[in-house]
Amino acid sequence: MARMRTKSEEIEGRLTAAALEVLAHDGPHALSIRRVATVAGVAPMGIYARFTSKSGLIDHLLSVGFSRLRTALDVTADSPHETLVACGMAYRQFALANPDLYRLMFARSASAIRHDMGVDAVVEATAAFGTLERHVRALEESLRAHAVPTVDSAMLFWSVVHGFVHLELEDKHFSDNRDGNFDDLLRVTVDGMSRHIGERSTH
Amino acid sequence: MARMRTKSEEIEGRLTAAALEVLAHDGPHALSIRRVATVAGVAPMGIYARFTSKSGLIDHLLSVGFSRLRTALDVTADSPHETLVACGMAYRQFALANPDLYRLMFARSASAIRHDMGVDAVVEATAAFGTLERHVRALEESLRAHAVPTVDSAMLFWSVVHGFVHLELEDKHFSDNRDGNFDDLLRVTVDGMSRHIGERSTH
DNA sequence: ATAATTGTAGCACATTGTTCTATAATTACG
DNA sequence: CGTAATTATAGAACAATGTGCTACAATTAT
Repeated sequence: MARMRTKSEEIEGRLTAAALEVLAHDGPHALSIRRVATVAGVAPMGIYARFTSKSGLIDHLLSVGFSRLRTALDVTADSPHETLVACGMAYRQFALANPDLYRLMFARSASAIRHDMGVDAVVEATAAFGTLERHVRALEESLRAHAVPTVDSAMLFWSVVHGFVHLELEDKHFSDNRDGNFDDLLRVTVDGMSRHIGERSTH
Repeated sequence: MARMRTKSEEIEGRLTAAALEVLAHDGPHALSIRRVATVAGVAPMGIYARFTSKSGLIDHLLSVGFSRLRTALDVTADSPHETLVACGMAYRQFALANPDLYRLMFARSASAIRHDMGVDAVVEATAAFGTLERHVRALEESLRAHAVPTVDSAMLFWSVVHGFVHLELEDKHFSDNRDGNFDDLLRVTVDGMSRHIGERSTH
């Protein structure tokens, strides 16, 4: 029986797809070198050849995750205000649709592996954040007000949305009616941001 | 050389203290059965006798963590508004002072161990949340308005504060001036909450 | 003081990330 | 196209991990 060998150019794609599948289907604890390699139909060593280590593979998953998040956040609505709200909705949908991936993207360690983000992942995460900044800038311009640095307002928005979604994913949401709560959260936040952006400097 | 044996009543306390110390000092990857046992001066099997498994030990750490968080959040200031702001500040201080413990409290898995929260941890987490609710209720009463369920407003506040702090801990805070940003976040949030609480029902 | 409980030491097993080897299949080049 | 360089594969191996078992001894309870 002849030994099969995966075509070189296929390896990275198959490993990435397999890792995402294992993560989504069986959770982070199932994301082992041998398991991913088996699902990908590739030898375990292939992971080391392509990604150096398990951390390297995970880092690549983070890149893919943030890239997809950026795409998901690239929405448009009738007004800058509504666009920000729609962006928040899209953010939550992404997280709920990819819970384990989202957790991985925002946790320093799943499994015993420490995975500080590598360069690629940081670039993708920054790009995703850039989409938020773009939406916030549109709001600023519609208000003709810039009392607050764009990056600060964007961080505020990100904090709010991430906080809600993360607590929801971690089963730390103590109220039912999560959809309604998220609506309220977005409304209060975007309203508050608008007001804050329009304020005269307070110091 | 006579074999030493830890007094029974000391075991749980020593293991807990050792685990917290290892976690704070060397991070979650160092939190192994053998390591904790060694630092505690206890046999590895002692962990299984007291906590059933590693998950049991971690669950106990979560209980302790949420208990401490509740204590930290039990602050008072001149007004309900200021008390909520002070509570947010105290929340962030707790997280920054205990980063790895905080991460553990809000992540389903560190190390390969899945640790859904056990009963004790849920009770403590609920109690900590109850402190938030108490502060929110005081705000409602000072406003003589109850347009929004208390639990929903408390969840909003928790989402906001947790989101900021968590992104900060995970190195996902893209702005410098974090202290200032957190101030603004709290101000915008508590103002927005107050307005929201005072609103006439919109449906 | 005697008996029951329970912590201890040590071995053992499966699973994990990682590395090394020889081998064979693919890829690149002349 | 045929030869040479690359590189994927299988399998063994190692250390560290969580977990379980056993014989034994120290503490606790009666």
